[in-house]
Amino acid sequence: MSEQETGLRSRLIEVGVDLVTSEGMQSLSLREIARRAGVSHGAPRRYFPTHLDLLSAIARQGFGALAAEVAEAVGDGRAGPRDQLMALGRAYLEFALGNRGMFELMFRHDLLESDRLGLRDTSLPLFEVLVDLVARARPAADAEARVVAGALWANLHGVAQLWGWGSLQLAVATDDVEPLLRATLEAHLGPTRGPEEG
Amino acid sequence: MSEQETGLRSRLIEVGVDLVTSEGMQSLSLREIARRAGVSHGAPRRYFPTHLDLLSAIARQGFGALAAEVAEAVGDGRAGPRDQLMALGRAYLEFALGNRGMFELMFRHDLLESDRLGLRDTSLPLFEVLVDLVARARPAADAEARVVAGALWANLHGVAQLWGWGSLQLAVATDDVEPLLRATLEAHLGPTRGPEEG
DNA sequence: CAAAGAGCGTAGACACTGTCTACTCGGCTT
DNA sequence: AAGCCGAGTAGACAGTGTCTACGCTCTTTG
Repeated sequence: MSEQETGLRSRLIEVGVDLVTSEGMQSLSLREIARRAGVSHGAPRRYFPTHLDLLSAIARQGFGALAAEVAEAVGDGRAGPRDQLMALGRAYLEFALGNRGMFELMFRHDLLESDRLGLRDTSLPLFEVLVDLVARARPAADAEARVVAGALWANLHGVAQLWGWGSLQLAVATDDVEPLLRATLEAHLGPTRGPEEG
Repeated sequence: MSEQETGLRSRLIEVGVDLVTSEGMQSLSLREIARRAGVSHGAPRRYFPTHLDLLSAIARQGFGALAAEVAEAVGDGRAGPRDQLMALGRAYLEFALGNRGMFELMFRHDLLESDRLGLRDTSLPLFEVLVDLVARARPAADAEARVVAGALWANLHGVAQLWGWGSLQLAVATDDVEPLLRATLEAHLGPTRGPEEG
């Protein structure tokens, strides 16, 4: 919306996002993206030196979308930090389970290891939000807020991954993520003693 | 040890394990494995109908090794369930961080989705150990032991993943996993009130 | 106004991949 | 001794990512 950018560069990214959403990650070959964009297989090279660079650009779009959904779920803070964290966790899980191909692409190790993704710009601010919410939801342990936030993030991420490919369903013997989400939040924030109960 | 199995089938698996350990997952092409095993590229087909089947066999080896290390770390139970869980978590993390290529291979979604891995036979017993330890470490909430164990597993797995490619180091701003491991255990088992208290 | 140039995309080659099929070769059974 | 069958070879095929040489079109410039 902000930038029309009708150029080929953005079109390749858009095609990639659509492709990974509808067909999954294995269909994100350089030549297939070029084909769907209606250009020859050599064209992307002008904008992305390598296939991995194009994939990284697509993944960045995913991180942007995730950040947006999480930010919207967190809201303005009128709900209180605990409910905000619950909404954050739910948004994270819903994104991961609703955009499985994109989520898989985003956390490919070979993309993350090179700093092509620029996580410092996209994801770190998101993590700071998490740290802040944790610090406000657990005012007691202030110094450890970063560690708790890190563990909580890892927990959400692990649930998203393991649930995504069915391992957790098999192990816990259920088909509802909600109990796992609740258990995760309660583990890191302490048991609920707010107005909500049951 | 139990089976010599000097046949080509087991040799291919062995070569694959060595290869993924030393060179990483991207070097696990069918032809490269065959090359290192000293046979033609068509030979593996006699034992593994497809490349994915060979990869799955290699990954199974990984799951076996992980199960063995975890079982050894858990020990015979003289240490008490809480220390056992700590040892389990540490073993899981050490395996993931020490065998990164193998760990990545083991949790590839396209391997997990097909039931080629036979996780019901290899990993589910391991999870039952976890459930049992959780139930004994938290005798209060007995019915939720499965859910807590699932959340704890997800937490360990998430820490392993995110730490493995450096995201957590960046976020939490540390270079030691130990605090994250401690936070994970304490979150799901409650604060330590044992003899140790540093 | 014509010519030079730069930006952008095309097209083919190369090495590599996974899969399929036809073939060969050695040891066993009958 | 003859036939057969397991086991591995070798080549073909479509597809991939990268590289290079080549056009086309539009703009700038002499």
